[in-house]
Amino acid sequence: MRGAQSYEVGMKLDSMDISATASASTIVFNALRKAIIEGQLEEGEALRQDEIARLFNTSRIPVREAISRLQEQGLVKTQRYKGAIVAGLSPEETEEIFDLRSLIEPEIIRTAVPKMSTALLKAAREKCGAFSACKDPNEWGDLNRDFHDTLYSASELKFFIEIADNAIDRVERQIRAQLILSNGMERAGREHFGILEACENGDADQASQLIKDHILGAKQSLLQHLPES
Amino acid sequence: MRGAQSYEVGMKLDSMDISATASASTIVFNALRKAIIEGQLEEGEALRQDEIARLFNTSRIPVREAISRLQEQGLVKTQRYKGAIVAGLSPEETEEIFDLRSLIEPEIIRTAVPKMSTALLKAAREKCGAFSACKDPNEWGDLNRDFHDTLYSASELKFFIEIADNAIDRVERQIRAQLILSNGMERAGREHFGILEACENGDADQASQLIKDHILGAKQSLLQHLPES
DNA sequence: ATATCTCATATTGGATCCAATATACAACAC
DNA sequence: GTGTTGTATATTGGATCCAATATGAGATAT
Repeated sequence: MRGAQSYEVGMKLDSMDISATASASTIVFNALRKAIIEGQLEEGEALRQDEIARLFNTSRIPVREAISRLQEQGLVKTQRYKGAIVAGLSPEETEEIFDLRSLIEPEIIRTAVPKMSTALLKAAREKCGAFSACKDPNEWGDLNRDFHDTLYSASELKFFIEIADNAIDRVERQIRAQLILSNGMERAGREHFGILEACENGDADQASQLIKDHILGAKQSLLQHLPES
Repeated sequence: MRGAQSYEVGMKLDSMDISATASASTIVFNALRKAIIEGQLEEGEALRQDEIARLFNTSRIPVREAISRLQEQGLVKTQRYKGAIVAGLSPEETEEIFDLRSLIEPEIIRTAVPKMSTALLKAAREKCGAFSACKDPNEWGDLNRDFHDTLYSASELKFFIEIADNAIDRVERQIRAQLILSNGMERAGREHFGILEACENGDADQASQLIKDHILGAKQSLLQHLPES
């Protein structure tokens, strides 16, 4: 369930639940997921089981389980006896994912706003500032997501968040590309402050609407810069 | 991509894409998924790799890949060295899933209505009738889902449908239980005809609203009959 | 009797090996 | 040259084997 946890009584030892330690397949899964959504592995690229197994100093078995899971998440596509390639999205599919996000994430925020503690809002403001202040494009994606995750976590809607996370995973590369576009980063930063302010004011409807605009705005900006359109 | 496909030129042979045939792990995955959502395997029950492998006359490797995928779908929970058990839902979690459905499925129908062909509507009416006429409670779940799937398919929103399908998977057992409740089946049948009629009239807003009511009504009926409340 | 400690067994996680298939390239026929 | 066929290699899918851990029954101490 949760990560490392320490006990108070008797033992002066930082203990942890060993049965919750990561298996090889989980480690490989997380690493591949990260590499895919960050674009280190590019769309269409083949995932060689052998090569990955060597990289992680393990056998192909955990690699195959990791790939099965990635397939179920829609991050790779596999063909029997041919292997797995990094999944890509057509412009229409990208649009659908953003539309899905624009439906779910406003609802998450709406539920989250009345549950936000002052501590959480403070943390969110810091992350928001860190995002706007950051000069390294490589970090923008992480900080952007970190800000959203913080706000969403207050909702305690685990399934909504699960779906939103997967949707974001599938378009994370495009989001990062969009941030780098002219004005992308500047606009995102501005919109983040607006969303945060609505949260601080406890205005759930406003925050919800701003998130929706934020997502649909990113979609528009992205589609306009796509080769096809 | 598509299933079996035949060629016209020269060959008078019904051919099929062999590389698209199911692997052992896929067969096991589908069978386990079916057994879980239909309730043949009940909540909390352990999945023994060895036993399943024997049942399908295969080794544990494909079974493990299948279980990895089920875990990613949220249908089982696994603990390292302890194995997988069929996932269950708390009343709060069940409620969240239904709320998620009530957000997504109305949007699917709204998009689907203007794209429905007369052939599809005819098929939907037949399925609707088959559902209402059916006397065998074991078949109700399948027919219910078949009706919804038919309508949704017209939307061509593959991701929305993917999410909805997973959400339905997670509460399929409860849906089946709800249908058996007093009035459950009768009411579902009645509501289906209403939804269908709205589709036939091309009234997307009406169909969307009726689907929403249909889902939230099922949620209410279910929560009232749950032990906790 | 209760609690703790072995230790045998069951079960999962992972490594290694073999089988089935894809892919690329050479040989060959025309 | 073009197109087909055979063959070698690479790669995936699956089986078998070993290692690590969990579980439960019995032994032992208090």
